[in-house]
Amino acid sequence: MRLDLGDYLPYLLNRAGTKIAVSFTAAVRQYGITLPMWRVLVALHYDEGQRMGQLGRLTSIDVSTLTRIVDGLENRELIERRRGDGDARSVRVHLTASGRSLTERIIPLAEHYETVALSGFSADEAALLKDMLRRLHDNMDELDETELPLANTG
Amino acid sequence: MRLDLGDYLPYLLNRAGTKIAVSFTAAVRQYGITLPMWRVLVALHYDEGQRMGQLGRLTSIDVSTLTRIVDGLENRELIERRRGDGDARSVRVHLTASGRSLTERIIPLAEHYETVALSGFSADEAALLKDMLRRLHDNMDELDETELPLANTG
DNA sequence: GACATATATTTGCATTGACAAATATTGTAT
DNA sequence: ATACAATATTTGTCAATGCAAATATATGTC
Repeated sequence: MRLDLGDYLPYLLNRAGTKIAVSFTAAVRQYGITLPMWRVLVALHYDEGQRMGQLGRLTSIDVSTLTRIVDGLENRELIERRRGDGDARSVRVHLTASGRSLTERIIPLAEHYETVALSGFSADEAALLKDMLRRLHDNMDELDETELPLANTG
Repeated sequence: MRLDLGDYLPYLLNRAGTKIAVSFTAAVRQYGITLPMWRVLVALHYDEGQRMGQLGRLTSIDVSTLTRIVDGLENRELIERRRGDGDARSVRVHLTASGRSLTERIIPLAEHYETVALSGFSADEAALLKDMLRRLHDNMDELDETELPLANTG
């Protein structure tokens, strides 16, 4: 009764993801930001003016962690918080001009990494892989909603 | 010039990986261990007596972090370090009987998560996905060996 | 065999991260 | 209007993380 790591999906997923993340962390470092910061910037570039909760879900970052990342980006004037949009509890996060500019300088690098990761993949294969990753995510989403798992204490 | 997150591989990869990781973290917590601890245990169960360096590479955990995770597991007597195997610099990490037993109690749960993640996938699709993830990892490996990337300061 | 270089692991230290509690605001029921 | 639950964000606190330096051993050179 042994788990074959080399054929175990969560392992392969984590391994591939970590590999890209470590590599890209080194790359964005040259622009003076961390990987989580990059994720926030590109998520805002993709969808401007999100609220903290949305942004946390989109980036897979816990909101309490996100608060501090946003603090850091705000201190560097790459983004700004805007309060009071009907609901005064919420905050809208916006890119500043320089935040937008920095993000757009990094995007080509990000695309390059994707290209490298997918080298040897046909366009069809790449599309298929992405689709499967979306299905994976959706499957786990459903799990969260139903099966809140409990230990087998027996 | 905008990066479409919903079709950007590193994003999809991170999102799917994080989702499984968060969910499984909650699950193993009931057994009194963290996700990184689980990764170490299952990596040892898969290949007993690894050295720190190997184990770090296999689990995608930095060795300095790994040292402390191994400390924690050793304190709970789930694993043990054995020194001096020809090369006295190195350490071999072994599961104890109770470490093995704990790991084997969790393996079915781990397999369940994989099954859930892959629900709706045919066996062929699942095999294809895993194969693609291996190719992805190998592609990034080659990048590390060649392209040590520098900022475009221009 | 002493000396420089390489490899394996651990430790120091500052940063990051996550859970839980606190704060602020909104919506709802009475 | 008041009280109570729900939602959005931030803060407190402490453990986890990762880089760089330190330590220990091994290997190669002269």
